Amino acid sequence: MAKRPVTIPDSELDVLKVLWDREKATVREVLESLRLVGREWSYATVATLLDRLETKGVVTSDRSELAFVYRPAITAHEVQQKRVKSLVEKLYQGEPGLLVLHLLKSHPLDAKQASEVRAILDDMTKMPDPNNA
Amino acid sequence: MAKRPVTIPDSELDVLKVLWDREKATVREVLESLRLVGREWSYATVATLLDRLETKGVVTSDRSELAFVYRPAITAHEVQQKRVKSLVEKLYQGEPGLLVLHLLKSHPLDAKQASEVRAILDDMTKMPDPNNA
DNA sequence: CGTATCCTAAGACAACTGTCGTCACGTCGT
DNA sequence: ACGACGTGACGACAGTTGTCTTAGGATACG
Repeated sequence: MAKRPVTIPDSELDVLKVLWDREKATVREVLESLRLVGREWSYATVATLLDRLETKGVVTSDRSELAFVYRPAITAHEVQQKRVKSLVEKLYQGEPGLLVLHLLKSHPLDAKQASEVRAILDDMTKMPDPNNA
Repeated sequence: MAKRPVTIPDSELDVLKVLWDREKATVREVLESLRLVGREWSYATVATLLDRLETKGVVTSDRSELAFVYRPAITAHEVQQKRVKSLVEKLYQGEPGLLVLHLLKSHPLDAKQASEVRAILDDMTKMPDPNNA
């Protein structure tokens, strides 16, 4: 039956982001958070999106309170991983390095980030194989 | 009428990539290129995708030969820009630097790429504003 | 208890995607 | 001239996404 891979479309991602921020929330709370960010959705829309997310298994709900309380079941990090991986495969020949280069060429880093990058690079080249006996 | 933004779904991207590689191609040529990469689509499917791409204005066609010859009307670079921008906005708070850090942390660069990155960083910090009088 | 509220469930619906089937048409070899 | 064949236009169809309406159940409060 080969279940198709779980995808998270943009509108669902918007509600998921609220859950990441708030840790947990009811439909209404999500709705209000989204209002603050300019997303004017109806209550039903938000409910549908949460429902779809739950069906996909990326959020959980529990009904100890009056209304269902939803929580994220995956981390932002996981979603980032997947999206980046897919982007790199689709447009950068599976070479993350190409994307890095592209990013650096088009967007200057601030000083703090630049030094972080340097640190990482140094680590990387200093000890090529820390696990080797 | 606010026409919705041009999006290029994955399957269309696959055919567009062939056009980027070959510079120009007929439906049948695209079909064959895709076969080589493991994409077993019917002729009609490829034709539909090219048609949709043309409607969106991202490829052009000309019929000097027997069959239409399609050419890309946007560059891979443009598509990369858009996709990356959107990814950064959606998952990295609009901070390209965060994505760079993320990439470097999870994927080691090879030596060549690493030195390229260093070079770019050096340029960046050495002369913050080369255009300034 | 009666009713104003809030909540969920169900489903509707158009647009977009992924994938084709076909039919009519021009072309090419015989 | 004729038939085999490649081509493109048209359209179909299910699944996904974006968004909402509404009906019906639980709650809370006078």
